[in-house]
Amino acid sequence: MVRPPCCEKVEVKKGPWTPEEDIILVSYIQQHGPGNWRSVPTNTGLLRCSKSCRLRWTNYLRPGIKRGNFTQPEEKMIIHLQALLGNRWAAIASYLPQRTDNDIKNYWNTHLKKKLKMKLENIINKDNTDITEMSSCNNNKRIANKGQWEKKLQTDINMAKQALFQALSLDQPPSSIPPDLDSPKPHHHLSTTTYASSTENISKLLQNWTSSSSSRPNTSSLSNNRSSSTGEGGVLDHHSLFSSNSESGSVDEKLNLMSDTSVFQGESKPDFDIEAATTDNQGSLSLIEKWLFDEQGLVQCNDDQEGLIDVSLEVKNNDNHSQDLF
DNA sequence: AACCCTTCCAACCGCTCGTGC
DNA sequence: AGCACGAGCGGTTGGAAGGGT
Repeated sequence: MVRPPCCEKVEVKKGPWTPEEDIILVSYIQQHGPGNWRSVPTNTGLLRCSKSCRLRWTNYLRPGIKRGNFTQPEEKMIIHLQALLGNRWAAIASYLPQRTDNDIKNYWNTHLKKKLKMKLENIINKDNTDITEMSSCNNNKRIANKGQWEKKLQTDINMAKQALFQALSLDQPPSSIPPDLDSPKPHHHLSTTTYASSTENISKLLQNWTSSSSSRPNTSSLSNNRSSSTGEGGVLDHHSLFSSNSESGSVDEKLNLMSDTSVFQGESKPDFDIEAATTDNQGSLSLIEKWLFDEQGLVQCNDDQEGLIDVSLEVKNNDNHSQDLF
């Protein structure tokens, strides 16, 4: 069924929001609470469509939003969750309540993809070197089995790599070694345009309201209503993903889910046996896992990161599949 | 200074899902 | 069951800003 646009009527303003519009919207939400977006433009006189109002609120005006550069723990959390959940940004955002799904999505597309691509290149190159060395060593010992052994080993490695790429949703195997993964260049227009700072001010205006309003809607639920409709908020996506280890084929389903939501969408997917890969990919995947959690890993850093939910522990407690995946 | 290219992100668009009738 | 509608999600885009020549 073809639906008319939500804002076909009258002249609807598009483009960047002005501080005046923000104030009007914030004032209205202060009085009525978020929701019933359809009525917001009518009641406020804003020449914006309901979707635009909702987006403006959820992405910028609602209290508790953290703007600016992502911290390293946040970064690793996103990478980890993206591998687990795919491009389900709202579900991912539910683990970082201070960040919006839009922010996370943008950050993934503009920063993390590149970073991971580079990091993986490092790992793969190292992996290939190891394989070559192992192969030559093996030749001396098992000449009779050489052909079969090498073939199987290479197949296993290839499958493991493919699984890794798919799990991390990379476009394709990269071809250059990264300079420095852990020292991202500062964002060149940082997070604060002239107007961004005024939205911060608007958010500050809301602080009294939020602190005094116990019935304030859950901020994470704002961006995860859909997930919660199938369970318990965004977390459910996670739980459901890992709560069925007794089901036959569950690992395959989960990996397929990840591949379905990955950047392989619309591209020719790698031709490999994913079931076999799940049993063979531990080596390469564990390297990424190690990178994700060592040094300033999530578990340690969560203590310092307000609003960062400890997904890693949750995963480990919930199911062994996460272990299987990595 | 002027132009071009790249990067980034706020906002939009199209689609799906959930709900009520 | 089928339709209409509101809400939310993820992909995409427009344009501003920075960097290079």
